[in-house]
Amino acid sequence: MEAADTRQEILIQASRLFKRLGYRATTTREIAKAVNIKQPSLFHHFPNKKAIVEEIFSLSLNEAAVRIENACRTAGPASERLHQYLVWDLSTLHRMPIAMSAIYTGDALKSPELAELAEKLKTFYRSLEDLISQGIRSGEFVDIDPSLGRLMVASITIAHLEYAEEATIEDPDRLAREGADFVLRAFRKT
Amino acid sequence: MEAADTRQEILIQASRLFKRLGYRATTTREIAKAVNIKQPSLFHHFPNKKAIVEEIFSLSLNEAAVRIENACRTAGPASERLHQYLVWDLSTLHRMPIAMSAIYTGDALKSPELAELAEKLKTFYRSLEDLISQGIRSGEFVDIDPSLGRLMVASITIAHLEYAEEATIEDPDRLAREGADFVLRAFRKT
DNA sequence: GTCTATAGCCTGATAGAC
DNA sequence: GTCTATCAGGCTATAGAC
Repeated sequence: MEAADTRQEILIQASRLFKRLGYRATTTREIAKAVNIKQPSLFHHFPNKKAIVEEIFSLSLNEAAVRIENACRTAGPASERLHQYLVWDLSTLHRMPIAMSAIYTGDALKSPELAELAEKLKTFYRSLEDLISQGIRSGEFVDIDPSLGRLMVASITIAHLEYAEEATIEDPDRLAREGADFVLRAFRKT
Repeated sequence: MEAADTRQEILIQASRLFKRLGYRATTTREIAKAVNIKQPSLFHHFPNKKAIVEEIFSLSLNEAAVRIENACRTAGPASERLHQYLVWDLSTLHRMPIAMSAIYTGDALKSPELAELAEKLKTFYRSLEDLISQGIRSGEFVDIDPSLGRLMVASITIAHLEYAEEATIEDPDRLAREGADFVLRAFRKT
């Protein structure tokens, strides 16, 4: 097994465990066991446990942050831009081997040693709230507190990812479209 | 401080910590510190850490399980019964001193020692899925996989509770109604 | 009913052989 | 690059004084 492969496998298995058990409760022994190596071998690939979760967060968040910012600045109806972003986000997440939803949920970001990551996520959330506000101002969306709206979008995304993990998905793009439709129905004025 | 008060305070503080950090990652020292007693004093009120989480789950789930079952068996449109249930659920949860959402989310139920509780929750979820199926069959709801629909309802409930914890809520009933409306818009055919 | 002290186990991380 | 062996510290839970 090459170093790069082992490293990737650590990220995959750790992300699943972080999602299932939380960051603090996941032990390096559990991660190592899932990767099929002994616990001290992890520290050849990562300096410490924190570095593993930091890399997962970066992989999840970096492209999503760029895309949501672009969606905020593009012309056209906010509802269409939100829908387009969600389709991209869900279909990307459905294909990922790493359980990205560990960012949105979980205890990792509440730990003070990971405050820097929490700040990055807040920036992402601000863009999402901005996009929702645009839709409310234009009369497309119901009058909801944008911060509640943002929580709704994030939690619906998590629900979708949990579903995709358990059920076997034959068409990830169709599922992503249906998820985005679900959110937009909830936000749109009837 | 009387025993009953201390016991209640343990449940309140533990539920908040379980929600924030997860069950496994929350230490008895942290709970004791939040209650303002020393760690071994906890074990005068509860035989072990597991007993604390079990009591929180029972308090949260017992009445909700009865109400969702009734909602399944009542006559009338499924959309109205789901809406009514959600208004009750959200307004009850908004008023609770114990952070009940620790049931829906978190790592506790995945731990094998709490498999019995996980079974109870599954029964609750089956009723919720049943109610959603009724709405799909009657043509009121969009054609969604009921197990995905159930995940959506649960995650939107969690998002609402998280919002209610951070923002100061002036009218919990209105917020509960708005949350139920949000869910129903997402489910109803347009 | 709460405390101090502590047992016994598990944790993240290091040292050094191969 | 992975291993065995191990350390220092944190964990749940118990014992026993007050």
